[in-house]
Amino acid sequence: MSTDTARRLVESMRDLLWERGYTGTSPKAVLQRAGAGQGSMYHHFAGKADLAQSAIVETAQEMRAKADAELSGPAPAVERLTAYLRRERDVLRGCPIGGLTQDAELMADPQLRAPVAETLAWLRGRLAEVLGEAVAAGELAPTLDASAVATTLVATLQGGYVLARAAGSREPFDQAVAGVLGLLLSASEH
Amino acid sequence: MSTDTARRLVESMRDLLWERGYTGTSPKAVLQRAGAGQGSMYHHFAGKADLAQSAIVETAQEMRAKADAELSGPAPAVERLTAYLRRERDVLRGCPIGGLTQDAELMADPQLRAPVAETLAWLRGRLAEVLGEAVAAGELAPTLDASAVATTLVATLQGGYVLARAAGSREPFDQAVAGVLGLLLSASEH
DNA sequence: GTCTATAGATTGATAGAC
DNA sequence: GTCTATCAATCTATAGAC
Repeated sequence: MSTDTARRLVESMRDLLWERGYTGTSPKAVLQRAGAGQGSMYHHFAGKADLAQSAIVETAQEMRAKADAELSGPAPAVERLTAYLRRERDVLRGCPIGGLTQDAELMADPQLRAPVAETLAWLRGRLAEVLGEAVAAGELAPTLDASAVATTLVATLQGGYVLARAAGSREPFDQAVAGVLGLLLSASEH
Repeated sequence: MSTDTARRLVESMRDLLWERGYTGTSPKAVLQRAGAGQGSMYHHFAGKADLAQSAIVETAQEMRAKADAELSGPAPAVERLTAYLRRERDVLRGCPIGGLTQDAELMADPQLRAPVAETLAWLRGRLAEVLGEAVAAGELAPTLDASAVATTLVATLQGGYVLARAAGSREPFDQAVAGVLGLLLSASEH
C-alpha cells in the first residue's frame, strides 16, 4: 500500500527536521531513514519542500493539540499554567517548531513558514486566555498584562531550549521556567 | 597585505553565519561576498570550520563587551537591567550567537560550540550579579532568586527573537520584554 | 598571497524499466 | 508504486601556476 510508504517518509522528515533543520536535511537522508527509493518520494510528493510541509503541519498539529489539552482542563487556571510550563520535554532536542525559525531557507518559503508562525501565535493567544481566567478568578493580580505575560512565557520556553542546547544540559531550561514562575506567583501576592 | 583579505573573509563569514547559519553557508558564498578567490581562504584558514571559528569568536567577544559595558555603568542596578533589556536590537535577524545553537553541524564541533556556550553562560552569570546588586540595594525583593531570574531574562530575549522571526514582526519580542519587566518590577513591590 | 583549474562527493530532481 | 540509473549543479577541498 502506498499510504504506508508516504507515512514513513513524513515520519522520517519530521525526525530529521527536528534534528538537523530544513537546510541540513537532504532527500537522500530522508529516503534512507524511511527505507525507500528515490522514486517513492517523488511519486507521493512534489519534492523536498512539499514533503517538509506535510511534516511540519503534522508536528504543529500535534504540538497544538497537546498544549490545548493541558491548558483546557478543569483545574484552576494557575495550576494549568504551571503544569504546562513544567511538563516533561525533550529539552536538548529543542522545540520542533520554534527551532525552525532559525532556518533561513525554510522561513523564505511561505508554505513552510505559515504553520510555524500560526502555531506560535496560537500558543501565545491561548496562554493569554488562561492568564485572563486566572486574573478573573483572583488567582493573579488584576494589573497583570495577560497578552504580554503570555508572550513572555512562550519566549521563556523557547529561550530555555536555546540556553539548554548551548550548555549541553537541561538545567538552564529548568532554571528559566522556575525563574518566570517565581516572578509570576510572587507578583500575584497582592 | 594579507591581513586585509583575512579580515574581509572573517567579516563575510560573520554576516553569513548570522543570516544563513553554519550549514547554510558555503565557502563559495563567503568568498564571493569577500571578493576573494578559493586560494585566499585556504591560505589563511584550514577550511570552513576554522574560518567559522574565528568569526564566531569575534562575534561573541563583541556581544560580551557590549553587554558588559551596559551592565556595568554607575546607574542603579534595576536601571541598568531595564536599559540592557530594552536596548535597540536587530530583532528580525535574531541573536548572532543564540541562533547558532539550532545548527546541529556547528554544535557537533566542540571548537565552534565552545564560544557560543561560554558567551551565554557568561551573560547569565553577569545578569545574576546585577540582580544581586539590585536585591542588596533594596531595589528588588530579597526573596528573588537571582540566578534563576537571570536565566529567565536571557531566555526571554532568546525566545523573543524566535517569536519575532516566526511572526515576521518585532512586536512579540517587545511584548516578551515588557511582560518580564512588568513581572520583575511588580514582584519587587514588597 | 592570490589566482584558476580541478577533484570527488553530494545535492535535488528526472527518466524510464519493472 | 517502487526501483535503479542518470543528470546538472553545488559542495568542500587540493593542486599548481603566477
